[in-house]
Amino acid sequence: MKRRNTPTKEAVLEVLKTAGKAMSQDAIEQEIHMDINRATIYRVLNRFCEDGVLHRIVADDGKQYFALSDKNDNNKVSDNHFHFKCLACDTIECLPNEVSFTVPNAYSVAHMNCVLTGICKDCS
Amino acid sequence: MKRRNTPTKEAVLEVLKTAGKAMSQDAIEQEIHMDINRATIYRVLNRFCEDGVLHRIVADDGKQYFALSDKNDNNKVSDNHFHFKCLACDTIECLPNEVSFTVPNAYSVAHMNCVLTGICKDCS
DNA sequence: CTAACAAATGCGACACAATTGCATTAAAGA
DNA sequence: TCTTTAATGCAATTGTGTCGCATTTGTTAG
Repeated sequence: MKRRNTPTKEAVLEVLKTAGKAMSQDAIEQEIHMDINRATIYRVLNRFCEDGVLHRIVADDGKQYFALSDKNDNNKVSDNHFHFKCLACDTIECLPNEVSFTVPNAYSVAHMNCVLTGICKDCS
Repeated sequence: MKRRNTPTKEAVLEVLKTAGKAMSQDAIEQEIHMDINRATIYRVLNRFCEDGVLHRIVADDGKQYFALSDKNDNNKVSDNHFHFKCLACDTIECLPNEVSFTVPNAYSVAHMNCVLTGICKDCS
C-alpha cells in the first residue's frame, strides 16, 4: 500500500501549512481553491494521520480538527501538548506547553486529547 | 424558569450515581428501566449541566459523556480534572488529578476538556 | 512510450449523535 | 380543583464522518 502523490494531498498540506493552525474538514475545503469531494478530503486527512504527518484533535464541539505534527530532533512525533480553542475566532492552535500528568497505578495511557477553551491573544 | 421534579430527572441522576462514571446518553437509556424518549434524556442532561449538577466531557469519539460534578467545601464546582477513557471496557472516569497548565500572555481560559485514553486498572 | 496494477477519487447512500418544532402532558402553587 | 408553564413524546432535521463501488490516475515495469 504505497502512497502516491496527488494534487489533493499537496493542496491539503499547503492549506494547513499556511494556516498554521488546526482546521476542520469544512474549513479546509473552503480554503482550497479546487473542487474536491468531502469524502476524499477526509480520506486524505486520515491517511496523513496514519503516517504521522498530521494529528487529530477532537474539540468540545465534537468535531475533528487536524494540525501538522511537530517532530522533534529525532524525528519522533510529539503531540502531547495542549490545544487552545478560541470562542471568538473559532480557531484551534497548538500551545507550546506539554501536558504533564500522572495516573493512578495500573493505568496506562496510549493517547491524549486536551483542549482548553477561551479567548486567544488576538481576540482579547 | 423554575425547575420541576420529574421521574425522568430522578432516574437519570440515580443511574449516574450508581455507575460512578461518566456515561453517554445511550448508555444511560439502556440502564434506565423506563421508557424515556431520547430527546428527553438529552434535555434532562443539558439542564443538569446548566445547573452545575453534571459536567460534560467530549471524548475523542466525538460523543458527549456526562458525570456528576464534584463540589468542593465551598460548594463551588470544580471540574478541572483529567478524564480517563478505557479502550477495553469503554468507560470514562474522572481522575483525581487536577489539570495544571499555563497559557501564554493574553490568553484566558474559560473551560477545559482533557481526556486520556488507554487501559484502566480493571482491564490491565 | 506504452501497458498494467493498484492507489486515489467522486458520487451517492448510509450511520450516528444531537437538536428542534410542535402538540400534549403533568408538576406545583394559588 | 384550577391555572400556569415546565417537561415530555414524536417526528423530522441537521451535521459530521464513513463506506461501497465504479471510475480515474499515479507509478512502475517492460
